[in-house]
Formats: sequence, structure tokens, C-alpha cells
Amino acid sequence: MVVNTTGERIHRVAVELFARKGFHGVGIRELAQHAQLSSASLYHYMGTKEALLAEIMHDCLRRLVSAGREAVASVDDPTERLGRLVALHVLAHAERAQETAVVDNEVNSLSPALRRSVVAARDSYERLWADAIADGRHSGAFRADPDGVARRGLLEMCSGVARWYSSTGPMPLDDLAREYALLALRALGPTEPAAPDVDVCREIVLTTWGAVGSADFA
Amino acid sequence: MVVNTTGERIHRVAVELFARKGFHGVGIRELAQHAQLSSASLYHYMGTKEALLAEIMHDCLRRLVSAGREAVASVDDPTERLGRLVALHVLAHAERAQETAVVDNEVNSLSPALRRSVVAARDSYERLWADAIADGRHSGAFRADPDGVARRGLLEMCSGVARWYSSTGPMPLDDLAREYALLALRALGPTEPAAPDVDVCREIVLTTWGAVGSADFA
DNA sequence: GGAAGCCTATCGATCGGTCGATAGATTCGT
DNA sequence: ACGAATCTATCGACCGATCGATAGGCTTCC
Repeated sequence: MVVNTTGERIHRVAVELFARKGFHGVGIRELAQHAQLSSASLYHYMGTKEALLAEIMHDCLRRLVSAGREAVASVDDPTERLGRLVALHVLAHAERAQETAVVDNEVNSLSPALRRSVVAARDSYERLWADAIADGRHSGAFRADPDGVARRGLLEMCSGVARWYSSTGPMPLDDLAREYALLALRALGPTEPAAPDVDVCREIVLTTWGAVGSADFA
Repeated sequence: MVVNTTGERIHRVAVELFARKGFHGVGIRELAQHAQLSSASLYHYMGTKEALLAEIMHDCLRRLVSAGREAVASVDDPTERLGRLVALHVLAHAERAQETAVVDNEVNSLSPALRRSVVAARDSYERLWADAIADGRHSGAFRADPDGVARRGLLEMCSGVARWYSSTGPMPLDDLAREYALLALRALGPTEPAAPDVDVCREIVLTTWGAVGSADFA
């Protein structure tokens, strides 16, 4: 159960506005208005506007890394591991499209110091993918992946889900995640792959981010 | 041979700045300074800052549509058609990363009217992909693509190239384009695909955009 | 002499951020 | 127990800087 403090309300509003209009497209007055606060009061809860952005990104990346590690823990088969990472990534980017879009799109809005720390966090997430792909290559389950081309391509493919997914679309989200995993595994593997365990990924997403929407206040 | 007028210089500078810092992250004074002009003189060549952005996007999309149509004209085999579209897309997003990144990232910075026209142009480009995929599905060359999931996924995968490609990287660009095409075709097709004709795509990119870099001024 | 190209100066609005103040709750000292 | 001191949350007013855009006047070149 997450409490609904003023700080969290600001965080939530900022995620929504930054995702929709971009960091530079949102002023602090607009932020304050949506959070039902004066612009001065905002600074009681945050450092600067940029620090708020960095906090949003770190929060999202921390969850992604945690969820990713949990999804592949104690799974040896590289195909199942990569498949779970893909499914998890798709689920997260569909259900938390705003946070993840901010992470993907606004890295360049950060000053060098903050950007470095965010990029480092993102790298530690992508290393999960790189490890799974490398293991699969060595075991023969995957084709050669020269210079991480496949890793980058698949990550971009899955992140794109945040740009267009709508829960009112025709395809159930679990099916979408499975479809993406199969697309990814077919692109890499020489053999027809089995679908990963999407249910466990779904469960991890649930415990990592809480209930969908999480609008547990009026 | 492209002349180097002031208007084109502004266009070029705007592409670079919008790509690097985002539309809202660039002021007209910064734009003017990089174009070696006063901010007032800018308005001798453009309507508004937003109109300049829309012009950049339409220019890029016009070239993409033209190049895409040329690449698939008189090609019947759906596998070769989609492979060429992928290769072309990758080549364009690598060599003209700035324009294409602006198109991909700044659509939401446009007011509704201008956005509609840009989205319409983008749709007519994506229709080339949709047609190739639909033909391949009907001929049995591709698996079912429920609700355009594969089209969206592959497009995002290829567009991502603009975010990370560097000409100093270890892999020659033609190889990268071929690798992406094979990734895409393997993801879709039930059989091991042949690589598309990357050379012809390369030639089309050259005639559509002119020489790489096109920094034909001091 | 007139259009094209470019300038300085300026506009009102908004930017991110800080100021001192205040009302109310909590903690502390005696 | 009770006043003093402190803390929390909030505000309106304001800062210098920058925003996108305009007005009007010089050159330069045909």
C-alpha cells in the first residue's frame, strides 16, 4: 500500500506531463497547477526541475533492473531468459508507458553529471539482455550477434510499445508480450522457439509497480 | 548540387539543434546564432519556429516516401520488398540520423493541425511496410501479423538506429542494413530468408538525400 | 528607386527559481 | 502544564533571464 503524499503526487503529475509534452515543454507553473500547489511550494519537495526528472528516471530504472533480475534469476536456458526479458520489457512499457517513455526520450535533457548516472543505471539493465544474448550465442541457441546489433535492435523494438500501446486495443497484453518474445527469439535463434513464461513476468510487473494505474486516490 | 542559401543554412542548423536538444530545448536566439544571423532575420526566411519544425518533418518524410516507393517499385517478391524497406530505413536513419530523429521524436511538439498533416505523411510511408507485410502474409512468405504488431515493432527497431549509430563503429553500414533486414525477415518468415539488395537501397539513399554529410560549405 | 537581406531595439509573456512571511502542528525546557 | 522554540507546509510577490515574435530603419544590388 503506497501512501499518497504531496511528494508522490508531484512525482506522478510530473511523469504524466513530461511524457506528454517533454521536459522542456512543461513549466514549473503548469506542474504546480496540476499538483494543486503553488510553484514556490514545489521547491519544498524537490531540488530543481532537473533533479525531479532524474529522480523519475532513476525510480523507473531501479524497478526495471529489479524486475529484470527477478525474471531471469535461477533460469539457465538463454532462450527462456531472453524471452522473459522481452516479455517483461513489453509489459512494463505497456502498463507504465509514461515513466518508460520519459526514460527513453529525455536522457538528453539532463546535464552531463546527472545524465551519466542515469545512463549507468540504464547500462546495468541492458547488461541483463547482453548476458542472456551472449550465453545463448555460446550455447548455440542464438546466432552470432555482431557488436550488439541485435540487442540494440530488440530493445528499441520493445521500447516502442510505450509509444503506441493502448489497453483498449484488440490484442490482450499478455498475447502482445508473447508475440514480441517470439518475434525476438525467431530473429535471433536458428530454431523455432518456445514462448517464455509470460505469467511469471506479469506477476513480477505487478509486485514491482503495484496495481495498474495505481490511481488509489480521488 | 545543392546551393547553400541562407534558408537552407537555417534549415540545416535547425535540424541539428532540434535533434540534439529537442524542439522546446532550442530558442530562436540560439538558432540564429548558429545560422550566423540575428533572431529577427530568421523571420525573413521562416514563418514561425513551429512552421520550421513542420517543414523539416515534411521534407524528411517526403524523401522517405519517395525513396521507399522507388525501392519497392517493380519488385513483386514480398520478402525482397520488405527487406529493401528495412535496409533503406536503416540506411536513412544512420546517414540522416538528425532529420529522422526529429520526425520520430518531435511529433508531439506540433499543434494539432500541423501534427495531423505530419502524421498523414508518416502513415503514407508506413503503408509501404503494411502492404509488403500483407502481401507476404497472403503468399505464405510471412507468418500472421496480428493487428500490425510486427510492422510497429520492426519500424521501431529500425528507427532506433538513429539513436546510436556512429559511422566510426566497427560494422560497415551496408552490413548493418543487411543484418537488420535479416533480423526482420527471420522474425516474420517461416523460412531462412535471403538478404535483400542493399546496393540498390544505398543508391536510392544517395540520390534522395545527396552526398553523406552534405557539409558542402565552410 | 525599389526589392531583398539584415540589423538594433523592443515587445509582452513566460521561464526556473528564491524571497520573506504565515498558519498550524510538534517538541522542548522548566 | 504551559509557554517558547522549532518544524512543516504553504503562500504571494518578485528576481533576472529568456521566450517567440514584431517594428522600423539601414545597406546592397539590380
